[in-house]
Order: sequence, then C-alpha cells, then structure tokens
Amino acid sequence: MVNKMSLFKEFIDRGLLAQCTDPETLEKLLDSERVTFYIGFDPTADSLHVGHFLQLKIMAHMQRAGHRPIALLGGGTGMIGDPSGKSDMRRMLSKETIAHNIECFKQQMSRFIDISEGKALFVNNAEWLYNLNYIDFLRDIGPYFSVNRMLAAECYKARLETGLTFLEFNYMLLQSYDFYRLYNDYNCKVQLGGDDQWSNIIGGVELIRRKDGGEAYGMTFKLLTTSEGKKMGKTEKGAVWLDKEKTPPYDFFQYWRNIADADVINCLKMLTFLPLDEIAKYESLRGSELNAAKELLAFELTRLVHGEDEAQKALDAARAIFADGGISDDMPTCTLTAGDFADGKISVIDMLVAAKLAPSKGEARRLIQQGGVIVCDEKVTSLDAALTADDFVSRDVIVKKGKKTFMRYTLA
RNA sequence: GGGAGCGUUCCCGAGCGGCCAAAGGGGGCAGACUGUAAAUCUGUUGUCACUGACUUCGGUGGUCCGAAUCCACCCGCUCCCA
Repeated sequence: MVNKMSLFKEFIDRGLLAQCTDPETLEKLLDSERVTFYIGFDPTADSLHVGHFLQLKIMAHMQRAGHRPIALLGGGTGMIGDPSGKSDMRRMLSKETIAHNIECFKQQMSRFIDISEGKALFVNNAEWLYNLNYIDFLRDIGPYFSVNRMLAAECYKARLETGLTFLEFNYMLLQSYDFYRLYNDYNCKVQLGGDDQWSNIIGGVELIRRKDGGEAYGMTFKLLTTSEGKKMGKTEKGAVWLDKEKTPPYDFFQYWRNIADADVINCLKMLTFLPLDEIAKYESLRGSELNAAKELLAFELTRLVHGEDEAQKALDAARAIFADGGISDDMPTCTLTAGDFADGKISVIDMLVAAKLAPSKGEARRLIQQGGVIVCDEKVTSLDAALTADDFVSRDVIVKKGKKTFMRYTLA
C-alpha cells in the first residue's frame, strides 16, 4: 500500500467524511488490509450525474489505496425506489428501462474505476433480489428490524408528513440485505455512500452483526451542496450529467466555472485529486482572484469526466469567448440548413429557437424586447430583425444571449 | 368498509359562473451593478400568424348563452373512524 497519508485522514481533510461506524477500527483496517468495499447505485436514469461522480471519485481514491471496489448496481432496488430524503415517491421504472440504465452506468463507470483483472467488480443486486421468496425473506431478515426504529430514522422524516408507501418502506431492508449478501459472498466489509444513505447503511451493518455476529463497517460522505445548503449539480435544465450528449463538455465546464465563490475551495477538495497543499494556495485568494480557482476546478473536473482534449477545448473556448470576446472553433455551434431559410432569410427569432437559446418564439421575442440578444456585437432592437444566407457566408455569426451564453451559427 | 377533505400553470399556493392565461411567493430568464461570483433593484415568466386567436386548471361526460369555478361518475392523494 503506497499511501503516505492515511486514506481516512485524507477523507477528513478533504471535507468528505460525514459519518462512520467505529472510526478507530475502520481507519486501522483501511491502513493495514486490502479491503473489499461497495457503493450502491440505483439506475434511475440513463446517465450518471455529478452526485454520482463524487461517489466514483471516492471509489477511485479507495482503489488507488489498494482496496477493491464493488459497484453494486441496483437492478433490484431500482424496482422499489429509495425514499431516503425524498419528499415524493419516485416514478416506477420498467424492468427494460432499468436494464438499459444499468448498461449505461457500467460504461460510464469504467472510465473512473479500473475494472481490469478483477480489480473492481460490477454486481447487480437483481441477482438475489428478484427471486427472493417473500415468506422466507420475512422470516430470515424481518425479525432484525424494528419498525419503531425505522420510523424514527431521519431519512423518513419528510415522508412521514406526506406519506410513505409500504413498497418504499421496504427499501431499507433490501439494501441491508444487499450488504449482508456482499459480506458473505464477496467478503465485502465496508459500505460507502452519500450521507443520505446513513440509515440504510447502518441497517446492513447491524443486520450482519445481529444475524451472523459479523464485523462490517459503514462510512458516509458529505453530500455535494452549496454554501446555502442547496443540492449541487442541478440547474434549471435538470441535472448536470456526465454523458456528453446530455451535458456537453463546454456546458459542463461552464457549470463549474460559474460556481459561487464560497463553494470553489470545497469543490476542489472534494471533487478533484489535486493535492491539498496545492489547493491551499488558492484558499487565500479573495474576490476576483478566485476566478483562477474556478477555472482550475472547471478544467480539472472536465478533464476527469471528458478527458484532457475536451477539457482543453472547453477552456480555450471559454477564454476566447469571455476574455477576448473572440471566436473559437470549440464554442457551441448551431448548424442551419436551407430549410431554415425562407426567401433566403432567417429571422433572429427563428435562430434563437433553432439553437435552443429560447424554448419558444414567445420567449425569443421577450429576450429581444428586453435587450438580451446581441448578434455580431450589435444589440438586436427589432423583433423583425433577420439575416440573409449571405451573412453567414462572409463571416461567423455569433449570437450572444444574455451575458454568458454564446452560439456560433454555420450553414450546413 | 364508514366519514371529512383535496387534486390549479416549473414548484408552493389563491381563485366570486362571465372582468381568468388565472392573485401572491419561490424558482427561471433578461436589464442595471459586477469578477463568467454573491447580494440588491427593475422588467418578465402558456403557445402562436402576439393590439387578435388558440390550448390549459386530475380524467370523462353533463347543466348553462358561458365553467378552473355547478352536477355525475371515474382516477389519485391526505386525514379521522373500523
């Protein structure tokens, strides 16, 4: 094991650790043995998002320190839906959707963790959950859970106000059983997860102890939240995805580049692998100097998720656009076709809609009326403004929506 | 099974049979100020062929010149009793 610094301490120093069972023993265990651990991922969408990224980054941390990760895919638990910390019931997913999502997850995950030669495992809990016998399960596992305790769990608090179905109430038992199975079948001793998983993780640790007298551990990590306590990685348009089709690298980069001052340092610590002493240099920055830290954060994360090339392109594009007011080949581009033109012309309104800078023509109109649209450095003042096909031939047409959304138009 | 309610635009939430595309708040977007930050102030926030038309208030039918508002049934949810 080649870690100069205790992995456990690093988690603390990076502000990642939220809660854990038996810290002393766990720290010793992680420093002295090659440990198999797991994190569960429920396949709720066809791409991972930023929240998952933190989990994967932790997995990678652990793997680099010599431990063996199991990525547990929730083919079974995904059928139920984890109610922890949620205020509404999740939409039920079909088996087909779940299977598809799992494949997408696996693909993306293999970029962050090394799955060669059994260094990491993918396990699907459908393997044991699909064929459970209800009565056997109740008799085997049921006695170890107290409904009183479960109801008192923090994670159900919100749901006790709005309603919690028995379907979802069972989730904790299933996740606990997962841990129990992994403990027995794979000698998996530690479960990691987001802090919202604490109750579920404890459930498994307790089950293993009470049923088999086994020693297992749980550790949770801080959730990615802003300094105001809001969930990070969400935008008006939805989650920030790791799939570049769903969130293009440039947008991904911009999300981090625009992070609030108060959050940059935490994000650097939590999300990147940059050494802490290097991050410390940025900690003393104040005011606009923090932009350097934001750029670093955006670059690093884009690099980790989309690779060096994409990160460099995004950085170059951002610099060209914002600093030089210039043009970059890598900036977001919308390609217009002949069909977009009527009588050789296209209105600015149609251009905005075509590039999805505005979801509707009404919105596009509003943007223009409010002075939020700039075409080739000139503010658009008329709703009737239009460009001819020739305008696109002689030069690059750059449209600016608001202060920081840029779009380049080309002809097909 | 019995009883009482509820279901409104992205979210919360108000809504007299006509003056409702629907108050207010949140969020979003744009403008000013800035550092591609935060805070603050202003405007805006269903769609389109935009001084007019069209679609929307859980679903389906009905009453009425006219319904988000009334009636019937259905679906979903909450609460009390069993």
